Amino acid sequence: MTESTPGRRRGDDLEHAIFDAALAELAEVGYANVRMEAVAARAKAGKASLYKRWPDRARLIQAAARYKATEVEPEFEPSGDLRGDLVKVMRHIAAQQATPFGEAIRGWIGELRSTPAEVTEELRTRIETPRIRIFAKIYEDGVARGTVRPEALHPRVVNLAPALLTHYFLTRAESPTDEVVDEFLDHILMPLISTGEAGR
Amino acid sequence: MTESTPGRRRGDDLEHAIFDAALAELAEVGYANVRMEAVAARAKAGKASLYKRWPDRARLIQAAARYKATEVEPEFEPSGDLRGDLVKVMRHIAAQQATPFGEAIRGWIGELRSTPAEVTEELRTRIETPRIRIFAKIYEDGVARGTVRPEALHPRVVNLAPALLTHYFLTRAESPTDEVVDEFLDHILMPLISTGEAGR
DNA sequence: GCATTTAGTGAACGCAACGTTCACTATTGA
DNA sequence: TCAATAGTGAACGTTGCGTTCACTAAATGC
Repeated sequence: MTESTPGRRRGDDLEHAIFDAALAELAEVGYANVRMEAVAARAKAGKASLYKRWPDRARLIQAAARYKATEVEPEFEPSGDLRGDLVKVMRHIAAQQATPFGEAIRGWIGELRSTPAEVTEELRTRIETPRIRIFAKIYEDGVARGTVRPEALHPRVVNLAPALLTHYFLTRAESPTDEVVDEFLDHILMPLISTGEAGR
Repeated sequence: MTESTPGRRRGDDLEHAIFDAALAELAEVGYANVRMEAVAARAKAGKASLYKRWPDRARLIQAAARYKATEVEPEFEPSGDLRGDLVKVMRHIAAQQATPFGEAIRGWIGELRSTPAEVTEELRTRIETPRIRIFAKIYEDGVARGTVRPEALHPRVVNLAPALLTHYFLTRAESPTDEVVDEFLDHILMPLISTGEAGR
């Protein structure tokens, strides 16, 4: 037994507790209103422990989001049902936005201008790149099956679906509903990428 | 003569000076770092004068952006050259993003969660709606000429161009270059909306 | 053209959150 | 068992917010 009643946690144990607290705050009050004191209190930790690990609020939240990100993001294998696959992945992304994770991204946007470029880059490669990879996979599979036009493999096109979802989420306070995802698919994505062949 | 050496400005005269100062700060330090003291100092005004007019920073910046917005946004008349018109309007929007105005939008995003819904709505109708109207006009004109597919008139499609530009601007720290605009057009917009007829 | 009202100034204030420091304490492992 | 390591919690100085107030310049009215 080394857990259960943590008289005083240290190391990763404590760190994870802080992350969880940060994410909970993020969900409750939104990025702009996350206070370090509140995170510390919620995690039952000293403020000094936070500042020992991360230089400021932005970095703490970034780290928390990253922590959450690594434990999510499963591999995805295209099924051959083009539209079905897209629905699945897009809904997954939409759902992810309606979490602390989404709030973290919103905050990141607001501070982009005053944030070190490395943070920006890191977040981009953590969040954007994996998503793009999934869509690339789906489209490549579709091209091989003849359901997707080869032009869909252009980076701007591959990035289109995540861009639509992200834009929607950022400019409203909520992530796209299933209906909105359907509209994106039926009026934009499918007409653009599909060859017209049924697939499956 | 009622201007020139403003011993002490009041009314609109002062208000405009404050707006200009706010926009200048916005451009220089970015939304997150605009300080009321700095705006006041820059406008050579008392801080009390700011708070007499607007309850907080968010509202001041919102007002300043609105002030700037009303003096821009010309009417646009489609020329019949579909791609040419789109290039023109999209570059105009991109250019607008690379100003204090764009920074204001970035800030607005960051605070969406903790901002009164009315502010959100107001900004949306001020910024999003006029843009959508321009694209709707262009597409309607194109449909009439047979260069644009009627499906392009669906709201999600009409909103696509501004969404691409905004998404790009928000997730990088800079607005799309002419090359990026070209890519949006050639790989996404034109293939999606065009009938294939030359136009003109 | 003088007196009154209105509007802006600038300094001071209390407050909240930041980020830091320090004396103290619990945990670890040698 | 004891030294080294890591976390606690309270206190502190700082910054920016939003407010207040005594003072002053401009506008208005008589």
